[in-house]
Amino acid sequence: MKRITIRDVAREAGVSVTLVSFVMNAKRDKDGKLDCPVNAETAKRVLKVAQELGYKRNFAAASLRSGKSNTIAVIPNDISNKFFAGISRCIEEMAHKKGYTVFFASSEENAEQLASAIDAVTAHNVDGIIVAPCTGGEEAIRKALDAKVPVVLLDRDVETLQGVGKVLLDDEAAGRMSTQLLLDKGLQKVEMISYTLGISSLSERESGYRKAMMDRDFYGNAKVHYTTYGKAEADVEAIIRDAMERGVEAFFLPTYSLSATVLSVMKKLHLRTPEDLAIVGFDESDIYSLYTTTVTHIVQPLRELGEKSVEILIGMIQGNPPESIILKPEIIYGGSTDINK
Amino acid sequence: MKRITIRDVAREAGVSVTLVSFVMNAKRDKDGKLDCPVNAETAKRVLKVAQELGYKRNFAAASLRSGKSNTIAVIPNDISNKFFAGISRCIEEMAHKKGYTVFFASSEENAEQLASAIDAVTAHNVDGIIVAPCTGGEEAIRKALDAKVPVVLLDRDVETLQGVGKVLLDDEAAGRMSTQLLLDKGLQKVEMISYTLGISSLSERESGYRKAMMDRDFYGNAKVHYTTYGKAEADVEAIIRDAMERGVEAFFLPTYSLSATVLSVMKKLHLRTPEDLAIVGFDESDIYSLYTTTVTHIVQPLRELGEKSVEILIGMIQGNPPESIILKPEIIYGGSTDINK
DNA sequence: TTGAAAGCGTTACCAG
DNA sequence: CTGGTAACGCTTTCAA
Repeated sequence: MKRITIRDVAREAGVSVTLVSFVMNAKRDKDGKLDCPVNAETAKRVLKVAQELGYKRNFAAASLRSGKSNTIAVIPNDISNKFFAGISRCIEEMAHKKGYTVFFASSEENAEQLASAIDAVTAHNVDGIIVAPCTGGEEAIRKALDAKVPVVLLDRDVETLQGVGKVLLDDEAAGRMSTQLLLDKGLQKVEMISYTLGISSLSERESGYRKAMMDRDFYGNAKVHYTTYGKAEADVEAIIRDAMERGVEAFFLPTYSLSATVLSVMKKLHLRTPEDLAIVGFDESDIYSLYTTTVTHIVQPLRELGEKSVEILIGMIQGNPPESIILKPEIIYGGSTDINK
Repeated sequence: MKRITIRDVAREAGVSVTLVSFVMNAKRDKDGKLDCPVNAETAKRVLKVAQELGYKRNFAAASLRSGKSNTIAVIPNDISNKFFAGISRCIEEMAHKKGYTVFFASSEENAEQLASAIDAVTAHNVDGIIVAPCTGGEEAIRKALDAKVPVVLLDRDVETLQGVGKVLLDDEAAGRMSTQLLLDKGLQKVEMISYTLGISSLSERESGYRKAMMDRDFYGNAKVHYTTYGKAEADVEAIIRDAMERGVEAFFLPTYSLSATVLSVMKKLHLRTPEDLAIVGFDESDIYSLYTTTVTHIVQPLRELGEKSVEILIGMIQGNPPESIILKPEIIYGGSTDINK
């Protein structure tokens, strides 16, 4: 089962390897015509022979020679996270459609791992990288940029990074919308729980929350609690117990995991929503429709986030300047905010 | 920012490129010694220079020459599916640890896409493939095998495929355990809802269900309903309405999506578990702990599934014979089966 | 223990 | 429009 090379095709078709290379790389324009300086007849013959012989381009060779590999890398913090799993799928789909194959590597929210992942994929000559940067990941990303590998930041911004593409959610709007919805219901004591991750998406959501509180002159009531991924369950329980005593009426939860944790704690403490505590959660999950009371939540346009990041990255690979795009969140109403005070 | 090659390192270290190549490929044995025919001093110097110059191996060149790429491909049916997302993460982790970078491509439960994904990754000279085969995917997998690319089947078996590694769940045991648990509670009218996907995992789970029903002489009550991914919501509602009229006492749901759908329908119809209907679900999800009543469910050893598949695949890449391994499921008790009749 | 040199399959360059 | 040929950076004989 010897591998068929471009040379075999050339010999069989009675042309030079150059011709074959031209034909194999030619993209069809809208008329279905190959846009390359090759006689249409010849091209057709080459294509036919290649087909018959079962020729497959050896990307390693092409990559070695041309520096392009037709691969991109996607580096989320954790692929098992529902949000990134959904996006990754869209990214893969779109990339495949554009002729790219995609590498995946998780950073696990860890700068060292991110650096190691970037090292690995750049050693494989990826043409571009889509990354959700974790705290401290800036340096690793800069190294990729130095090596002239285009980078698109997904979901999280790093303002000090120049020359990168960006596909972000309007996180401030998400925070603002959620908070306003709660305030519109006549609730006044609205608080928030967040992580100490130091990533832009969380701080922007917080900023939206704060601004909404300020706009309605409830800034005195604004309070943001912080926890960490590992300790969330315990911390949240303490936060909620305390909140109930202080008469807090609602919480805005800026991530899915926090939303799930809060629901879990509320269930444990036999607290009902919205009577005891109104809730606005984040991201999509079956939970929001299956919980005792359905839950109001922010949804991100996953498909658009994924597709746009691929489009922008491929644009950059082809020499276009980096683009930034900020997408709007949506809010899905549920019973957890169905209250009027 | 020219790329540092092996030649630069050689020149700088005052040795030949051969030496550098030897050193860069040498694996350290347990003593931390490099197992290559190179003077220890020289090796150390080479390593130091490489470090200083920031040398990174160009995998494209290495791959072209050696035929090995240090990449593997993972092709689940859908990466956004929670089960595969969890596994993928473990696979990536383990592969990275072993020095492999991983390609991802979804088959979308579609044989053509699977073939196209396999084509794409083999063109990139992947050293091996981990795949969850969809119906009709056999031919595509066989092509990979013909091209001498080692393949590990994950989650789903294809019995007619020779020479592949396998990492499967003991699906029959899962079906049996779930059913027995329900029967042990004194329930007799236990039914099952499944998909018409034609994949081994589902048929094995069904077989386990049937055997358990037979063992207890309730085979007359055994009934399996079928639906498809797209129509599940409507079908399940009809199935459950009908089941309630017929006095069905329990359902075994062999996938997460079916479990979620059933819970959703039950909520809609104001049916309680376990009073109206006892339930055993599948796979992990926050839903099972957050639903009004907690839900008994089967959990698969994700980490082990992921790690084993990488280990077996890399073994095969190194020339070991294909291994098969069948892992045991666990059952987590919840309120949805907390009943005695 | 070391080094020279021959490719691996493509693409890029230059000539016709 | 077409073809010859030199790289790309590495691994792999083979010889010293």
